[in-house]
Amino acid sequence: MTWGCTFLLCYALDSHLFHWNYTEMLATLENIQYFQDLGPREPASGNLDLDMIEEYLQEHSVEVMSAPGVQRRNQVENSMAENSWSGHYTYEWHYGGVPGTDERHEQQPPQQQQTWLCQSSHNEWAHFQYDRNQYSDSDSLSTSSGCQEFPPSPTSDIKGQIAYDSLALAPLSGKRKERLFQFLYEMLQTPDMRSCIWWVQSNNGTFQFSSQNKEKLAEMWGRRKGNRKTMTYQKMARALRNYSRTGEICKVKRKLTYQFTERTLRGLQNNSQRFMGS
DNA sequence: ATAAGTGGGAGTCTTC
DNA sequence: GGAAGACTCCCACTTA
Repeated sequence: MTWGCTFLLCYALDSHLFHWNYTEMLATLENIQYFQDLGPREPASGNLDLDMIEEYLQEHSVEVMSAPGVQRRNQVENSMAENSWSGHYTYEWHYGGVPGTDERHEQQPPQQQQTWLCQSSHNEWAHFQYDRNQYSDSDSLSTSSGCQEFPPSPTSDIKGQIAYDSLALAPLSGKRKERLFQFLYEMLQTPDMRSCIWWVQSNNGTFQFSSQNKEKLAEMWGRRKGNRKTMTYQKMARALRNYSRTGEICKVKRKLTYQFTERTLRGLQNNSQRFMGS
């Protein structure tokens, strides 16, 4: 690890990112990477991948959220975070969009479509409410206020465990069973799940699993489905690979990273918008 | 060496 | 009841 990265990580952890915008950090990381590429590496520096740092920050950015000031807001949000896709409304999925809503959607200019996650709206979809401005993906941070606004991760505390359990054990009362890509999309919309899964680029539907918490997310999926055996990431990934055949999700050539196809993403967005409109 | 990814194939469950 | 879809589970193997 180079002195630059060491300094950066220490600085980030010591300051808890409060005085340094997350965007600035990533930008600095990229600068460091740039200078690493230009200059000779330290002999013992190893290959510290920018991806690793990014993931590290993603996973540790949640620590920031447990700070005073952020917590109060989080408590309100957590109390609203009762999460179930199919429990709240009848499952309905239309490839190619829904008549009416889809037409409207396609009339939107591309720019508008690309910033859908940055729009400020209250999303009641999937049985919870939150302000979409509270979070963003790793590459849209430059246009947001940064991750200081994100709620805390429930990774390590009891309260968090309860949140995980309530997410995972939410009853399924819809007509159709929830599908994996819907579950993943739902988790991507859930600020509490940022330690497990996050948007790499929300505008093109690219997302990434946490190396540390991917199994936790898989377990949640298994419990949501009511499987007898424990779901693992490997098994979940098998299902994801089937999606590349059916055209819902494809694998991105990056560790633990996948991408919703445009069609799938549009369908999920339409569903979300329709639900909000109802 | 290890984590992550791939794909075949059989089994299970749900929906139509 | 049967067919089809959507996983689930296991395995051997490859790739980074």
